[in-house]
Amino acid sequence: MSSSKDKIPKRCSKFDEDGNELRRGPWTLEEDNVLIGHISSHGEGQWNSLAKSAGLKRTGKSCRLRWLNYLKPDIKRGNLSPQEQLLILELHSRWGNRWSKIAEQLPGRTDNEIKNYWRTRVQKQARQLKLDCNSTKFLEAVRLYWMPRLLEKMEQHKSPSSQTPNLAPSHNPFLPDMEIISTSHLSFDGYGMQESDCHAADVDWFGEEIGMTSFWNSDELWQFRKVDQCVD
DNA sequence: AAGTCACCCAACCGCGTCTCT
DNA sequence: TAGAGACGCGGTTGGGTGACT
Repeated sequence: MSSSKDKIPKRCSKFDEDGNELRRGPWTLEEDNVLIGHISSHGEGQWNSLAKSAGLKRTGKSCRLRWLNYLKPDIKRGNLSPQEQLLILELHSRWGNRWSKIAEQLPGRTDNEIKNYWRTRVQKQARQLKLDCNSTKFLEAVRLYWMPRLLEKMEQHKSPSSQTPNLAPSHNPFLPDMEIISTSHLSFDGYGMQESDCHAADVDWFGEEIGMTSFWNSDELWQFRKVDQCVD
């Protein structure tokens, strides 16, 4: 990251109300250090005045965003776990595009990250199905197939050290729904489908497995339509 | 090796809401 | 109560990078 950050941003001309030039674009390592240092000694909040008093040629907005989405110490980096993906799917079906609200349920994850995940991964699948990602049909597909597979994946990778977001009964207010999801295996069978029908063993749900760029290849699409017909 | 394409994600923007005076 | 400024959210953009040809 630091390599790109050290470059001069191309989009960088803007002025504050005092006529001082404001920087835009990627943050440099130096700027990051200034912001971190200033927040550690003065605390966060009052972003506009913070930006000025820290001597950063950035808007308060930009400082806030940089801190919340990247510099804050408790931010988790790396791929979303199956547990996290499952929680996102469930919470999105409940709350829609309320990214910040969804992010509250995933400690260490930012609304921006979740939003990006949704747009790049989930919406991509919907596009390939030629469905609106908020449509009943797509949500049904997610519920009947994606979620059970995530649960299965969670089971496979269960280990004492695995990071688990708010899924434990004592912490998760949505447990009843999670139980519904887990029983959707039954719903799956109820539509007369075997999991093997869907080539599940080769499926790449998260872009992380064998040679497939996307889960919803034509076979799975066909299988989905099979489900779809039953749903209708 | 070079060019092109697609994906990912950090950062920006606009706008609605909140808070303070 | 109204106005102004700060804050937060969701949508969008653009650059970097890796895969593919």
